[in-house]
Amino acid sequence: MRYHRGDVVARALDVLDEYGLESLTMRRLAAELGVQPSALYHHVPNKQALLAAVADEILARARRVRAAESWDRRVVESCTELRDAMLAYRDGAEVVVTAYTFSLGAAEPADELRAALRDGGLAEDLVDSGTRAFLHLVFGHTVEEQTAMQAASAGAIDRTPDNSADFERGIELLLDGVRSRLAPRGQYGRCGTGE
Amino acid sequence: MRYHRGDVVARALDVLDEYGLESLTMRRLAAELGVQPSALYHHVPNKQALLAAVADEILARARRVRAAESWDRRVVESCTELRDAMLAYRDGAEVVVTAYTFSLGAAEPADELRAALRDGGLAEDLVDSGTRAFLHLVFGHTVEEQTAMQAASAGAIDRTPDNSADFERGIELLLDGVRSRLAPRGQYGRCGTGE
DNA sequence: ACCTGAACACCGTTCAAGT
DNA sequence: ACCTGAACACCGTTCAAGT
Repeated sequence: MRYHRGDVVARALDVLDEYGLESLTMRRLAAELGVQPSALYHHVPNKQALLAAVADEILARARRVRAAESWDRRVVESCTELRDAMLAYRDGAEVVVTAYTFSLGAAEPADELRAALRDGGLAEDLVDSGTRAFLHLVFGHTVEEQTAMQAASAGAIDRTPDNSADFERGIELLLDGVRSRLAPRGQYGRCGTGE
Repeated sequence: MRYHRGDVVARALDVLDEYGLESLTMRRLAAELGVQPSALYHHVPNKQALLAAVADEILARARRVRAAESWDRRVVESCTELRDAMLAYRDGAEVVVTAYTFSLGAAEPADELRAALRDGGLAEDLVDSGTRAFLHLVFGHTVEEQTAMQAASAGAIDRTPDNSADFERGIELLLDGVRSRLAPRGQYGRCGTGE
């Protein structure tokens, strides 16, 4: 049976979701495909590249077109979609964040956030910093949340805090920071009202 | 030559700083101490615990007493101290963040942030979310910055962006979000002025 | 209490050779 | 183009035994 790169990546995502990141080894994946470990290197240069491809796949499967809405709703929706994408697979957050850290992915979510902040009228020298700040919030929160969830389901902890409320509060807090930079002089009433 | 736990942790930090996280293996550390790998398990239950102890050591060495100042300056200083602590050792950010993710450390920086936000008068149901948001911003930014720095010094990239300015902008943006929640009704002028 | 010696059950990656 | 077989250079961890 002969495979192509896409088969290998898809199977890697299956193994990740079912057995977790620590079980996603080149040898294990090869066995799952009924192939020698060395065969994988025909489809992928190394494990890091494989994991980057898996991260891309996780994000691609959650991709939706954004309806034309207000800039701040688009920010919130981009963040929520990113979080949902990572939570959809076991250890998905860890995999996506690691790939992002080594500049190997998550470019699209960043572009979407950047565009929304620009449309909102944020000063150009703050757009990049703001984009990164939202990404770090989403990444940090989601990794923490997923780790806690998995620790709970493994029986290490028995209480899961209300994570999605915490996530939304963090995003809204930062969003208010952005709004405070937009308020034109003399029109102060909007700061903190969120709309 | 007989060692104690503190010697092992200190030597682990040396190895981390000099050769990086991927070289900090139990076997390598044992060789560095002139001892068999199995001897390490007399001082530390496993590698994860060792890394958590190293993370604690990284944070402890940067610990300063905070002068009594305004709440928002204390927030900024806590974030800056945390960042500086992680940047002081090779792969320090990665190690500290990983330990934090598994609830194995970084409790003190969190406590300091929480106290500052409370003193600032942030609503009690926002204090925890706000604390986490600042931590995620600091962690995310610093890991990204340190990875980029090390990639640059390894010759992979030749241009390092102005990271500390980006860090400060992110923190200030979130801080403005917090401030916008504090402004009492009818006193709007402060939103976005930052002081 | 602290350490050795030896083993167990794994890793990622390379490379000549096959079809 | 895709894969096998075999090897290289490693891992973390356990455990009986030594002092």
